[in-house]
Amino acid sequence: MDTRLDERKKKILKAIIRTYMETGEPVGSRTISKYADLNVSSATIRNEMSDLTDMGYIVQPHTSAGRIPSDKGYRLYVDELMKEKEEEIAEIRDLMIAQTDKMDKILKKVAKVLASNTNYAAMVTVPQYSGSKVKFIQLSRVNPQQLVAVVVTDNNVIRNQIIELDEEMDDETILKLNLLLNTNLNGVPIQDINLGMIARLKEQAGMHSSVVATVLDAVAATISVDRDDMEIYTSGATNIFKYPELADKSKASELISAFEEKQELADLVKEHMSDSENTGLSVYIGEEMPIKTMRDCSVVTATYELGKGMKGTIGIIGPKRMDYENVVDSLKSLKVQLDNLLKNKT
Amino acid sequence: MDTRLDERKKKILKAIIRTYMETGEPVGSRTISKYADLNVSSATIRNEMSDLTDMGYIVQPHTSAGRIPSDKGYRLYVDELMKEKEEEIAEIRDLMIAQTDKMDKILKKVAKVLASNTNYAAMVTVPQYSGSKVKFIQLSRVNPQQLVAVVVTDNNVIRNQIIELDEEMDDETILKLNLLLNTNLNGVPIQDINLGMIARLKEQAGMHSSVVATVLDAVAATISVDRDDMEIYTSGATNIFKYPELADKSKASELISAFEEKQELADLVKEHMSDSENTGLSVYIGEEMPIKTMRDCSVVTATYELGKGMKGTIGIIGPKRMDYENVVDSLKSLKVQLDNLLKNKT
DNA sequence: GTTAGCACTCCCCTAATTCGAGTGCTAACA
DNA sequence: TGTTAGCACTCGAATTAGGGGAGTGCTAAC
Repeated sequence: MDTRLDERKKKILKAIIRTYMETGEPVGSRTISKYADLNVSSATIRNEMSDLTDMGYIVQPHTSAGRIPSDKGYRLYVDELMKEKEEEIAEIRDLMIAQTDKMDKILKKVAKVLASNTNYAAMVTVPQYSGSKVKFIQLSRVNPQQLVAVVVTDNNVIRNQIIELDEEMDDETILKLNLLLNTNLNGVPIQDINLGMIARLKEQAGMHSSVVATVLDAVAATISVDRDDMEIYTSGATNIFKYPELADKSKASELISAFEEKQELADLVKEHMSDSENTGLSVYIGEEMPIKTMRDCSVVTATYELGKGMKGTIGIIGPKRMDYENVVDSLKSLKVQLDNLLKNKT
Repeated sequence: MDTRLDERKKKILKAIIRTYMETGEPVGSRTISKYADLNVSSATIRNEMSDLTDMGYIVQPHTSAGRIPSDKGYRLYVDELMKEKEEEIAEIRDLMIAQTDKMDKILKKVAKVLASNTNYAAMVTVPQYSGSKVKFIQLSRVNPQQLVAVVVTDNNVIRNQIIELDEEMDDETILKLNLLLNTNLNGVPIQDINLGMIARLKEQAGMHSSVVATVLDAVAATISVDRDDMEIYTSGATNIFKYPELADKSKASELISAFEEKQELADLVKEHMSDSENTGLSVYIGEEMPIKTMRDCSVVTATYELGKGMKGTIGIIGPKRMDYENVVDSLKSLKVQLDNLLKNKT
């Protein structure tokens, strides 16, 4: 049997998927035969559908029910779709501006907008500072027993920490440390700052005082990004109740838990970001999904990139009969939304 | 009719509530008659239950079903309970330490612990800095066009912001501003820092340069707490699926949405914190609840207070047949959990 | 290759039935 | 007067039975 699909089979598959998306119910041959640009009778459709079932693109929940698309069917549909839409998404990557100050609020808003636009659940990760560099470091004395360390990176992210001292530190030492830190760390990408580097700094400091060591360690901790603690904002988790096939209690409960916990989502995103050089769109359908509790869903993720190597991910989680086209369009409209959001700030 | 309850009626009511908490199903006279320290037949119980129904402490979902406690019944039960337990909670207030650095993580954990201990949904608000004072302010130049403002309060909360400048600012001006800020704002409670004060500072600065004005405004913004943006961490929202009376789709969806959005929760907490001088426990039962979507629930909130006037709220949201005793105990055990958490950090 | 026709399948919906927990009432008893 | 046993009655929940109908697969004709 030819594994290749002729034009008509494709059209029929597309019609099945589209109809199923709308109704959420198995679609029969008669429904499809009425489809606009397909002037054949239901019997013909039945024959074709039988073929499509054999090839695995659609399945029958039970004899004498209509057909619903299989994961494989969705996959074909999405792949065809992507061909047309891929380039449109490319723009999203470059549109976000590093206004990291109120970033969390903006991202929360983004998640909300996405969720309400699409009627699916949405998630947005805080961009990871991959490749950003140290621009400015300063230690200041708050009181005799406390320093505050402030680090600014070249994408204007501020990190800081209070350092409690066991013994006092004189002004001269602080000055010296500031100089040392700035001359050695300025312009250094933060992921290059590791224990070895800190050890070398300690040596250069030429002092064996434990206070200095403490301070340097604290500074290192301040700078270094805890890779595990990826923040994720979600919204619209309850949208899943709109899709009966996801909304039964046990499934819904698991799904929403997964959303609430975010840990698994974070893992997914991490994998997605590291696994491929892919900065565009990915779609996980059903069994392709690494998160078990989401095997009944589809997930569309898009990587975005702010200036200077900050990467984040936007994702939509919905039922397999997700309206993939609409999702893609929403990601586009998101661009507009973001533009507005960022414009409304100084 | 006497509105007062005799000892036996109380016992029966208590038994009904306890049994209903466990099973979640209307409880009948026979069940209660088997209750340990109550040696009467089911017929007698029926008579008493009939009385209790008339008095409004319990209701019958339909004729020939058992009885379930009414809001009024729960209220009585809780009030009785509180008498015994009130003092035990008082301790919680003073137990949290202002380790505000990793505060968000701790609070997230707290929410999680509470949720899993109680099997209800939990929420924790970030403490509001009411009454904390400015301890340290510093402006530093990051590059010719950028300053970074760092403010430390006396409970070691750091706030900071990058200030973009239209024109350069010389070192001398920065030094002058730092001096001005510290001499004028040190020790001042942050809620006292308002526009008038900033205006006076601008005057004192003795310069009419718009740059100075910009910087001062930015500093003010950095310091001032946006009262509306109360952060709330929630956990265990999906626990509501464990209680059939809350788990039907529309209710569950609304409830979880309310949890996700947090806005209404924030309003509730705000009201609760301002409305009374009450720093202990409050319990909202059913119709007493200001949030409409939560009218089928009960909510237990407790205010905690960190050193130096930072107040936050912990809350448990569950079904009306919530195990109030257990919740109270959990709040106690929370104290231990927190102690450990805080000890494990330097 | 397409189509009409037809028997057959199997889920879904509704109605009817049964089942049983629980009540309210009455009458008898201490 | 309060307590208890007994009993008829009620009403929701669970079960069963039976159309109804959408949809299929197959066959035969075009």
